[in-house]
Amino acid sequence: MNDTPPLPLYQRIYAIVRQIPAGKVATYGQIAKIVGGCTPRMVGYAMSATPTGSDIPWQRVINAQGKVSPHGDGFGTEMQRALLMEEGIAFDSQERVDFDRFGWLPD
DNA sequence: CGGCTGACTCTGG
DNA sequence: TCCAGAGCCAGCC
Repeated sequence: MNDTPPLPLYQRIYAIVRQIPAGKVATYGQIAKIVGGCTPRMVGYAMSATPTGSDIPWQRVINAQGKVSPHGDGFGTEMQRALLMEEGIAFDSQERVDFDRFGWLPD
């Protein structure tokens, strides 16, 4: 159904991330799979292009390891973890998120 | 128009 | 369970 839309790939990725409800988290691979035709890297790169303050909950996007990806120096990573906690996401001693509880399941 | 950069994932040991 | 290396594509200057 999602055939190649006239919108840029990044725009498409942003649309998917935006569909993530609060209190849930999705992986780059999951997003890439939903978008289709793009690799997990593209999703991560697209996120990097997303400025903080946008309507895009990039914070709810984490890696397949269930952990937040190490951004530049790691400062943004801490903020992301804090934001997820505000959403209601819980981290274990390994700073990992349980997809079984917070994993976003697209309709 | 050409080249560089970048928030990942997978497999093997 | 942790560490390492390789593959991939689009956007931007």
